[in-house]
Amino acid sequence: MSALQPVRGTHDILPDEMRRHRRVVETARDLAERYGYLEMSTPIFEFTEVFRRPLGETSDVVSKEMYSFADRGGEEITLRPEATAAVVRAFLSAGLTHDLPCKFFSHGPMFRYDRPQKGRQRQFHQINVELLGVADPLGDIEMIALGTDILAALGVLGRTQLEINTLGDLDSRHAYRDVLIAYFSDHRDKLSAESVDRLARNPLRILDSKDPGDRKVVAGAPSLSEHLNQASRDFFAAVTEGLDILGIAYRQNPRLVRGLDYYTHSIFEITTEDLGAQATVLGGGRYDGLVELLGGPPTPGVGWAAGIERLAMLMTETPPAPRPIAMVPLGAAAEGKALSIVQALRRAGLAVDLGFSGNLKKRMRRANKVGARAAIILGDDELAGNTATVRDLDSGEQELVSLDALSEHLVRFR
RNA sequence: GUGGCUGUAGCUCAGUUGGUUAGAGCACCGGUUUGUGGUACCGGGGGUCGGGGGUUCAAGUCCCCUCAGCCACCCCA
Repeated sequence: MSALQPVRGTHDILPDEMRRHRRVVETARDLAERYGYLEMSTPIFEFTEVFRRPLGETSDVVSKEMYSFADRGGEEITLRPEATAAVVRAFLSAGLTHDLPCKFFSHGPMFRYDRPQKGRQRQFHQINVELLGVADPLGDIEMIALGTDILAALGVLGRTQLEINTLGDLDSRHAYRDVLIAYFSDHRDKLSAESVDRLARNPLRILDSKDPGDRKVVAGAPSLSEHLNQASRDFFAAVTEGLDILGIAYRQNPRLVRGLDYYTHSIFEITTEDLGAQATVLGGGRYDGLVELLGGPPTPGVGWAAGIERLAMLMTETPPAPRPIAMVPLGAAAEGKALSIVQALRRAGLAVDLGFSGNLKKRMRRANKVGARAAIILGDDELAGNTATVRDLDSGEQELVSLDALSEHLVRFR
C-alpha cells in the first residue's frame, strides 16, 4: 500500500481540483499582467546558499523545513521553499540590475518539510509577484492593491482580512532588535521554553506568541513603533495613506512579524478564519536588503506570495469542465468515416469526444457522462445521404445535417 | 519535532457486551429499449475491515507497533 500512496504531505491534483488551481493562476496572471508584471519562472531547486543566506540561518524554514540534499556531483541543492530568493537570484543571474524596475509574476510548487495539516502540505503551490528597484512606498501600495484585486476577482476577498505592519528600515529594525533582546533577557525566567529559544533565534517572534505567560511579558515590552526613525515612520505613513486613497481596508497589527530575516518596512498578510490554523492566504513585504545579501548591488524590492491550495479552498465554485461534442458512429463503415470527421472538426477548433467502443446506447450514455453538449450520430442511413444526425443533448432536439455543413452547424455548440 | 482524534466497497457511512457467508446509499457495469443519453424499474461486480504483530476457541470489534489523514502547538502559503 505504501508504494501506492503519494509521499507524505504531497497530493495528486485531479481534473476537478486542477480547474480550481488553474482559475487561481489564470486570474492572478491576468491581473498581474494588467499591472505590468510579466510571467517568468525559475527552477524548482537551487544551490542551498540561495535560500540559506537571505532567509536567515535561524529562520524556521532554513533550520528545519528545507528539503536539502547533495546531488551526484556533490553540490548542495535545496528544493525551493519559497520564490522570492530564487527570483532575485534569477534577476541577478540575468544581469537585470540596470534595467529597473523589474516586475515579475510567477507560480509553481514549493517544498517545506512541515508536519502536514489541512491547508499545509510538503509540496504546495504559490503564485508570486516581485517588484525590484522601487524604493518608493508606491511600490508597496501597488503590490497590496494587486493582491486584493486578485482575491476580489476570485470572489474570496470578503472572507479575508488584510493586516499590515512595519519593521522599519534596517537601522530601525536592528536597533529595536537589540532593545528587545535586552528586555526579554531581563525577563527570561518568565518566558515559555519556546520563547527562550526564540530569544536566541528570532526575538521578534516572541511578540506574537500565544502563550499567556509570554503575553504578559510582551505587554510590557518596548514597542517597535517607538524605535522607528523618522524616515521609517514617514515611509509607513505613506503606505497606509495610499491604501486609504484606494479604499483598501486593512488593520494595523503591531505584533505582526514575519519569519524571514530579509523583510524591512512594510510587511503584510491576508488571513482568513475559514481555513483553521492555516490562516494566512497571502503574505509578503518589502525586502530592501535582500538583493545585496545575494551579492547584487543595493536594490530595493517588494513582493508577496499566496498559496494556491488555500485560495482554491476558499473558492466556492469549481469552474466547469469544458463540454465537448460527442461523435457516435454506428457500424464499421461509420467508424472509419467518423475518424476523419472528428479530426477535421478538432482542427476546426471544436472539442470532440470520440467514444472508443460500444453500441449506440453505450456511446450516448458516455456522451452524457462527459457532459457533451451535442452528439453527432453517424449510421448507415446518414452515410447514404452524406449527412449526420446532430442531437442537442440539452434539449433533446435533433436534425439531419449535411456533412459539408457540419462544422459550420456545430459552431453553436462550441 | 511534540500532543490528541480518526482509518470498514471508488465516495459518504452503518456494523450491537469480540461470535456464523461484513451491510446501506451514491458511483460503476448489465438489462427493461439489438438507431438514441440524462428519469424510472430490475439485476450484477466489487472489501487482505490502512499495514504488521499479539491476546483469544473466535478479532472489523481488545492490546502494541507502524503508515496516513485530521486537530492543536510550532510555523507559515
